[in-house]
Amino acid sequence: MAKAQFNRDEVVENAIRLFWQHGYSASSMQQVVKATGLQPGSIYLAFKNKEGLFREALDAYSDHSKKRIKDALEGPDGILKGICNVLESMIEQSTQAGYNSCFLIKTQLELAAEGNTLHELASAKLDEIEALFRSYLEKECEAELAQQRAACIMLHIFGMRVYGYKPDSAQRMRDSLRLALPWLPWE
Amino acid sequence: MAKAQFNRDEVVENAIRLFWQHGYSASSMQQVVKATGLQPGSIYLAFKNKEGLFREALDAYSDHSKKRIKDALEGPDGILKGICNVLESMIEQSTQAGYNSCFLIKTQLELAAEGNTLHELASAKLDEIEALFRSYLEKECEAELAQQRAACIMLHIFGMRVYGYKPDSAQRMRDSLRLALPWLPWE
DNA sequence: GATTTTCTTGAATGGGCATTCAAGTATATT
DNA sequence: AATATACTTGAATGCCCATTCAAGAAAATC
Repeated sequence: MAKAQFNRDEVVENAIRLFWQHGYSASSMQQVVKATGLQPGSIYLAFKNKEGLFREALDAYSDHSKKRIKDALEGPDGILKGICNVLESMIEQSTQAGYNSCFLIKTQLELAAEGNTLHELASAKLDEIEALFRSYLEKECEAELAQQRAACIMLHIFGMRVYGYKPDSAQRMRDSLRLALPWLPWE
Repeated sequence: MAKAQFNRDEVVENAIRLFWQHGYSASSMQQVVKATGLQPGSIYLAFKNKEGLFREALDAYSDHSKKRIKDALEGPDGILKGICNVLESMIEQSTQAGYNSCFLIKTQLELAAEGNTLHELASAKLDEIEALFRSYLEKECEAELAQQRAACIMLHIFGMRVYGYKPDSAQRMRDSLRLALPWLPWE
């Protein structure tokens, strides 16, 4: 084989950072070359094209998100308190410099033109996250209630991912969550 | 003067439709030429450049939105029921073919890179809408509570503008709103 | 009716875009 | 050592981008 191969995971992580910040259209392949350290030919051999790399970045981001949620809900605090922890960590993220919302949500809104496969991929990934919440909630309550509560959580996550751009919004989001999701153990 | 001038409002409306659907980066000036019927020279004389036209489109969209909210809250049903009507009409929008979220929210997410003036413009417009809700709510309750409730409404609007892409989400959003905003007269 | 002003026209410009590919290089195989 | 395989290199390609501007045409002014 040729000179030591590049680290695929590392490249995808760098692509996530770039695409997450600037979006699909505003990220040029020249920026991708800079961000990943790869040459055009290597990128196109490994990922086929810009869309292929973007798709893989979206996949990896979604996997990370799902893992973080699973870890929280399976943690020592239990499922319901775990949900509180997930929501609170999203609020904290929004207070940090360079806050960038959620890669999946940004993609869904940017590429919403009908039939766009990247839009549909992002939607599917968000659905998977909702299903994750639902499956855990079904251990705590009946199926129909679990489904409604999972939808309500997603609705609030989406809201926070946009409202988080507003300065000093953290406390107001905390208050809203406590009122809107009284069935969670906020204490 | 020269041959009959173009209708500025009409041009801006067409620009709104294009930018709202495809976003800033993915809308080319050639598409703008097609959508508005103007020639490049006329566009650049009237709006300076792509950003100038986009800014004016954002302004006009924001004005429409604020007017629709004002009309609803000053309507015969009263302020609180008027808020219910606004939220319900957003749910109905999301069920229609070609649903496109909200132009202000899409812009805020797409152009979130630090210091982007269009991102800041969109944020300011969304703030104005929150202030609108707050000013009306202050007629119904004390100032601090009005502020918290206005924030909560915005959080839910943002959430619905994203969750609305999910098929068959309307009923679930209705249920979530009734649980999360029990101080509104849903009846 | 001549001149100035105001707006429109649309081809031209240069730059940046996604993508390609012939050539190069290091490892594996024989 | 020779050959084949696997990967990297980076300049080159053609297309599309935002923007410009000289030329033209209609109204306003004189």
